[in-house]
Amino acid sequence: MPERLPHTLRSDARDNRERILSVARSTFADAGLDVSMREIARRAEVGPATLYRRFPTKEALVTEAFTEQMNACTVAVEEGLADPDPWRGFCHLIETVCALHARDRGFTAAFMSSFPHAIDFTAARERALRSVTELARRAKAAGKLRPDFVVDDLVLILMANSGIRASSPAAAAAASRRLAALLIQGFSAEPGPRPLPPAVRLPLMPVA
Amino acid sequence: MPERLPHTLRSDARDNRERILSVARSTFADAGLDVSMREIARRAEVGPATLYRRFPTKEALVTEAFTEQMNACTVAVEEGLADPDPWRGFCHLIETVCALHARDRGFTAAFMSSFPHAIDFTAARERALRSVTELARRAKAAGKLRPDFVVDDLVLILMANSGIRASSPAAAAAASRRLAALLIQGFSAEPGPRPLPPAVRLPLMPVA
DNA sequence: ACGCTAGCGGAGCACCCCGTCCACTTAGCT
DNA sequence: AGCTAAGTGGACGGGGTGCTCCGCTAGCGT
Repeated sequence: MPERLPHTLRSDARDNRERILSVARSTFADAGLDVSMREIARRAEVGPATLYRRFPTKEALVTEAFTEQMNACTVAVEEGLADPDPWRGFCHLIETVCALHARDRGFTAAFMSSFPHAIDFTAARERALRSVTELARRAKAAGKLRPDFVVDDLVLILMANSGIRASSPAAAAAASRRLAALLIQGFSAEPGPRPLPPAVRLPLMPVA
Repeated sequence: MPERLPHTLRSDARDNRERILSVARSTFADAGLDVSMREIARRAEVGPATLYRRFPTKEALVTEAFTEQMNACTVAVEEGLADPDPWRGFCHLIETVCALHARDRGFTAAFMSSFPHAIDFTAARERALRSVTELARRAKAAGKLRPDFVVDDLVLILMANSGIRASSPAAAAAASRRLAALLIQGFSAEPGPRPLPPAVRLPLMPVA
């Protein structure tokens, strides 16, 4: 009895796990979180039981699938905070995070919704929001950001951004860029209107 | 054989129809369009068959339930167009329509999605969009609206507005007001920032 | 090469949905 | 009061979901 460590997966199991995660990421990305576990199992060419053994609940799968984007999010915040020009940092932050969310419907949903058990997920979000507060403080001090901006407005921005539905990822990204620019413009303390990214045709979607 | 007109419903049937519509309106309003037909039947204290006999498809029910809001929408557009100050009319339009959509999740979904068969619905929408184009033209001519505004931006605004989720209808309305003001600010051609409605605490929702 | 066990996936559970059929009820006219 | 067609809702079949049980397969250490 060789006393294998319980945390070491067998090679085939590890492969399956990776494939499941990869499939989950891409599927959640362009179809949102409403995809059924069975569907993911099907696409990963895995039995439902395997999926459930690896990720006991949908929540676990989602959390695991999106740690990457969550990290990208916090990185964007750090970058914004690190920028010597706080207003440029603020804009960068908004644009990056909006782009991140626009690329990935599922992530937005995951980010917005509070899973009761995904503690580290919500923790990261809280930490990010605190950093944003600091960044906003500096940008206000520099006279570039409206003094009446509050952190909750970031949530408002993210929610607004999450409302975008487009026929292609590219269109969604473009629309998101324009919206982000528009909101930044709205929050700018400086007078004149600055140029916007191009507008996008947003065809209405057939009913889901 | 008294030759009853086929369009006259029996009294009890008419009652049921009204009750169904009323229930559908309120239910769609605060839970979106994803409510099942059965659920609506249950709340209206009616068998599924009755619901389906009166409204052969969910689309029919939705269309019928939201004609009221749709009319309110076109009225808002007309009012905006009628305002002698095109910029004030434009702002009024954006604010009203956003408020209308914020009050009613289901309506937003219905408005955004294109039902293949709800011809009159989409027709009204097209007509409204054309009026908006005219209003925008005037507001631009008055130098109040950015020249790079396009009608598709209204769709963008509506989508953004539809992304708002809040714990209470009041909070949703408040958030929508602030967002609308922000976007109007973004589209303003004039220099200085104008005051915004108060910010809103937007608690994240438990996963749907 | 072999045996042991981690790992597998199909079948099955209980629950939901949709839309339809049909035997019963009841409004409304005479 | 009685008749009849309009109206009703329970029940049904087909399909989906989240999740679990269990007999078979195959990776891995010897």
